[in-house]
Amino acid sequence: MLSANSAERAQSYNEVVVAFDAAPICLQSLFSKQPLEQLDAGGTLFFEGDQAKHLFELVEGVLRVFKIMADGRRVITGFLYPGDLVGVSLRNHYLYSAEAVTPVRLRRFSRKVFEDTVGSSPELRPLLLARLCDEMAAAQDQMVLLSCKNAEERLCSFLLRQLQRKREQDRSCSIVDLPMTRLDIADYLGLTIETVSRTMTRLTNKGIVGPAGRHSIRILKARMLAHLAGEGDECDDRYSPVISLDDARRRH
Amino acid sequence: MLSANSAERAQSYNEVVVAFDAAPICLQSLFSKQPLEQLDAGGTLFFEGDQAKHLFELVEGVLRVFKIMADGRRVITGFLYPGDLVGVSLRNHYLYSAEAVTPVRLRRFSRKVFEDTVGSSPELRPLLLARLCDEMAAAQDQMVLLSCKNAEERLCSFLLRQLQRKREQDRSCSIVDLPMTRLDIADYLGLTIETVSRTMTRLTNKGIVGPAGRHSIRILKARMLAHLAGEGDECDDRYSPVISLDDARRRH
DNA sequence: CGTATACTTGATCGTTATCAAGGCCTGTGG
DNA sequence: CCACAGGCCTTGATAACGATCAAGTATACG
Repeated sequence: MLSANSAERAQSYNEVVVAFDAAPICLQSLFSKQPLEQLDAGGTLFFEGDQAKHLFELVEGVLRVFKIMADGRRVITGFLYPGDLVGVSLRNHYLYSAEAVTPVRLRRFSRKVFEDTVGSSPELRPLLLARLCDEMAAAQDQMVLLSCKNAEERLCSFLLRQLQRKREQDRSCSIVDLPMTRLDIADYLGLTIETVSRTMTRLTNKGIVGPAGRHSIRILKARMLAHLAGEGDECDDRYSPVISLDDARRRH
Repeated sequence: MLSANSAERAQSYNEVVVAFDAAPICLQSLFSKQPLEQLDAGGTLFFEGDQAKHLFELVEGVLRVFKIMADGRRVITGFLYPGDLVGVSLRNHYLYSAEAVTPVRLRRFSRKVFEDTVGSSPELRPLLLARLCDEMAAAQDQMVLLSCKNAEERLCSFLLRQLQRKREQDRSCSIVDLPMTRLDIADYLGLTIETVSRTMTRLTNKGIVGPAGRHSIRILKARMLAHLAGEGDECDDRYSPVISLDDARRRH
């Protein structure tokens, strides 16, 4: 999948098409003439290994993208949100399966035509590469998370990213929705459903988040959340002095 | 980083240049006129966050590519081998640091020129995308490994990949070299050095691998290794019936 | 040959998975 | 509107896997 990651990038993807509506200068504009398709919650968009005949632009709703291991365990490699492109696997077969978390609306586009069009457009090519780069960066962040963060750090990182996505649209809003189930979150963070639940409870008890229904959550102490996420930056402490390089190599 | 992953692809990258030596039809041929540079074992090629002014083609030796977390923990996101391209981050800054595991020889190329050249060449563009796709697939495999494989499965997966890389050059060879330290392997697999060591010992006791010096290992039961790696395929059992989907969702 | 580094092995502890039960929403049908 | 059923989620008890702490051993390099 290709998520429109950082806020700045996400904006620059779109703003150009306003100026030149005729020639497709942003990737989404390729899809704009395609009919809107729907998919119910839980529905499958495609399976890992399927012939990758189409790409999709997610217009509304949330998708989960995952792999099933030989023994049946599921690993969710990402969630996709409106504006993201799905299935840009650049291979003949999809690398993963994609399912709707919520009811979803999307536009379909032939992969072959997409590749030809983007390939022959000097404007679109760098946009595709930028998306691939964002996706790669996200994958590496996820590897870091899975490699050496504990349950609390994982969940805080996750909630923080949700908050950041939310704030791209609505600055100052502190309620983020979590349309996915606890099991989805667990399979995304490499934890069990019980650990996610327990950790969520602990964050609530600490007053860092507050309950706001089953599928949303109120972030009470964003700064604290960022700290617990264990990502040196996220809240601009990238300028703060590096603290105690001595206790490096602690736990995994 | 961009590793020449699957055997077939790796070959197709190279074979074309033999036919047409004049026009660069494979990505490496761009580098062929650049002078060979050297780097001692342990030397740094670039740091995460550095301006990405250059790309590199690794000609000889092994590199490790990694991120350092805020608290000093290190996550190795990959190892690079001869033929791989390094630093194709597609961003203005490198996403990771790169160090030499062994003494290394490589060729340097301006990132700007690389992007322009590849961008304007209909032959090279798909090669770059194919590499990016391979890298993405590798990153996802790593996420699966880190998400839900135990220590033994992780190490077996790692050894198996080393064996496969080796067999691309020398079919039938069963000794793979592990130029990296145990600490490197641990930081790559999300384990501690002690766990790597213990697991290695256990595999030796089981007769699956045999000792062959500190920096190489003999694979005695490749089939068994593939089975323990917990990857349904890897040894063509992708054609075997899916066994017991009931015990899905076991451990993480 | 001796020292430093890398690796192995052992004992113990902690985090998280697993097993098990209970509570809470949601939707459905009476 | 209420009762009930089935998910989904939470909470508790226990166990296992791997991290951590601590020696001890091999290997490389001067």
